[in-house]
Amino acid sequence: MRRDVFQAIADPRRRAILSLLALQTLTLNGVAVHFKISRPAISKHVKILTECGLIKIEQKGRERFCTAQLQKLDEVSDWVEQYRRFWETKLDSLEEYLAELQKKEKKNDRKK
Amino acid sequence: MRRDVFQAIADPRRRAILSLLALQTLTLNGVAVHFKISRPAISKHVKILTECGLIKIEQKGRERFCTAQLQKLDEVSDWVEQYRRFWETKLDSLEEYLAELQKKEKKNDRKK
DNA sequence: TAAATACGTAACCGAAAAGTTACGTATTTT
DNA sequence: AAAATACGTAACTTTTCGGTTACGTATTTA
Repeated sequence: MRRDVFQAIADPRRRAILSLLALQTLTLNGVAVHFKISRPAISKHVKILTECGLIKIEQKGRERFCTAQLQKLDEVSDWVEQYRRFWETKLDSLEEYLAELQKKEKKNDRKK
Repeated sequence: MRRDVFQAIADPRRRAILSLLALQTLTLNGVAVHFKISRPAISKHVKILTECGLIKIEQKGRERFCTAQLQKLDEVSDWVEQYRRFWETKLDSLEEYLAELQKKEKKNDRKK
């Protein structure tokens, strides 16, 4: 039962669930109606996402509200970003270099 | 046989292989000596990484040199970055916002 | 209070993942 | 030419994954 963020986002359905919950908190059934698989299957996916901290659950009566905790994705971001210099420094065209530069600036703008 | 980047980096051993190859090109055996699992096992991991574009292989005689193709990680980066605003500029809930505010006020109270 | 609802979970299943050993083959070394 | 090396791959095993159905339970609605 390896439950890290990398393994959690490996499944396309779990990524889809996250993209739903990024926009709004939903009950478990609220999530389930967007998929053709059964509710227990969704329940399992949500459990996995919860166990690795990508989702937070709040119980209200018989309902369970799922909220995305996307700051957990920082772990993935950090891992990827440590390699960025390895692929950004070797570019095969000036165009790509400039495009990459602009992208970087936008990213920095967002960060601060 | 789902071979996308997300699934490829889900395995911790494959991430370790990538971090080795980020620094230097290695033959398959050159990779294998860093792990306690068997060479065929490494061979399989390398195959998976190659199939999803994270590694490039160059055969020279009986040796196969593996080079990381880290620009493929852009797919992961892009996916994560689309959610950054959700955790950096937006708060998860009004409750958390207010709690954060109170915390800050208490801190100020203590200072004066 | 009875029925409907919103779940969790257990039991089960097939497929895929991750490992092993055994063996084949091309290339290099001696 | 023979031995050693650097692999790939097939066959097999064990776990894990992702799904299902069936059922139990607490809460809400009628």
